Amino acid sequence: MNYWLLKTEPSTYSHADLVRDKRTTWDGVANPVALRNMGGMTKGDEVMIYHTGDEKQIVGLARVAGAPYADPKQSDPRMLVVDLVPGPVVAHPVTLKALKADARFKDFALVRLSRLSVMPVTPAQWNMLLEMSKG
DNA sequence: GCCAACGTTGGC
DNA sequence: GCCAACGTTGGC
Repeated sequence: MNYWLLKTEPSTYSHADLVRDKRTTWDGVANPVALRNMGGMTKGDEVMIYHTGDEKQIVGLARVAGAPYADPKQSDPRMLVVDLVPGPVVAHPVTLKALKADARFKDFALVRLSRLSVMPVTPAQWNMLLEMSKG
């Protein structure tokens, strides 16, 4: 069981879209570090979905539905995608502002590497984020 | 709208 | 293979 955070621009694809769709293929990841992270995903891993842009907050959960695989729409085999199924919307979104203000997250990739779209979350971070998301 | 912090591209 | 120039992301 691993934990991850995925970023998305909600006007492109939001957590609400995932809830509506019941399942989606998470594609469009091109950054080598993000792809490397995605390659470490396994079925059943838990995911938090973060909205960029105007929101800048963790809004909901999801789960990895299967092992990552090469994007059939791309000729480059390094371009991976992964299927996700939705989890619940969080009661209280966890904002980037809150994480930046919290010394426990000073080394968290979301804070340190603003352009990284797929990143691991440690169990300790995950538990802290879950607590914060309960308000 | 700006720009910091990246990543990518292409000429050499 | 380097690296200058350019492009992109995403927070501010």
